[in-house]
Amino acid sequence: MGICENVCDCEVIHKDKVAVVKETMLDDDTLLMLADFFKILSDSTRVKIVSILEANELCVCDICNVLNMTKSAVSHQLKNLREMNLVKCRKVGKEVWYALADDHVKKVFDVALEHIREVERD
Amino acid sequence: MGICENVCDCEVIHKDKVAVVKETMLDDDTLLMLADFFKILSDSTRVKIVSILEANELCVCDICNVLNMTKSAVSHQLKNLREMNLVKCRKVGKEVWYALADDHVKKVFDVALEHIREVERD
DNA sequence: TTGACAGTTGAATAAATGTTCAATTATACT
DNA sequence: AGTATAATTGAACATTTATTCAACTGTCAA
Repeated sequence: MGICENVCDCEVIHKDKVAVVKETMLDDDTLLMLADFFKILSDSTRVKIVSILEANELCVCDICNVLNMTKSAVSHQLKNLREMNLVKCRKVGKEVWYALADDHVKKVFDVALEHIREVERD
Repeated sequence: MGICENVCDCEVIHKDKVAVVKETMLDDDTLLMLADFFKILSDSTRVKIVSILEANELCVCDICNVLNMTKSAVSHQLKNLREMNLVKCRKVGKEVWYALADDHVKKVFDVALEHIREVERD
């Protein structure tokens, strides 16, 4: 027991437990990368884009029409998805075709979807 | 082909494809719930809390000490996690013990972690 | 009942973020 | 060259959101 040695405003109640958790927890970098990964899927526009790209390769105009959004708004979000390596694109003439970058995204997406649906049932 | 019938500023380039995608895509409610689910994991403080609760039941002060954060900040985030049913808590005397609500969260978390680590290797 | 402490809460502030708007790039066609 | 169109981009604006601060609740013990 005793006052916390850090900047937090707590006393250390279970000192041993806290020490063990601190030693075994994931490193900060990994946890930040995880948060960033989830952040990219935390916007409904981006989730929609990922969702429809799971089964289709689409150009920007197609995505705009499906989502009923402007090219600018969609393009900004595609840039975010690209920078996080969730989607890839290839240029064909004036069009740019987008697809999911790999299967990991699909896997995370599907597990989350499963979770949502099980929670819905309760 | 032709000008988009909706409010978007695009022409419909691949009309048939767009129609099929619109019909087969997940409904809006589900996609919003997915975004909300990911949103709760998109903050580094909340990711850290989920991460350390995967292996331990901890009281609020313990969490504060591990994360080096104030009780208020942690409590606010615990409330968010509680409201999204990611964590559960039980009161024992003056202390409140927190734990993960179920295994789904752990599953999503671990798949995402796997993804992060595979991306790191490239 | 009084004091101490674990935890919660609402309001305020500061930072992050999504969409719009206007301008720009790149490609195709005449 | 000149025009039209697919797509991108930067800045501005509006909204969301995380932490801080201060006040508060509930429980325990003297």
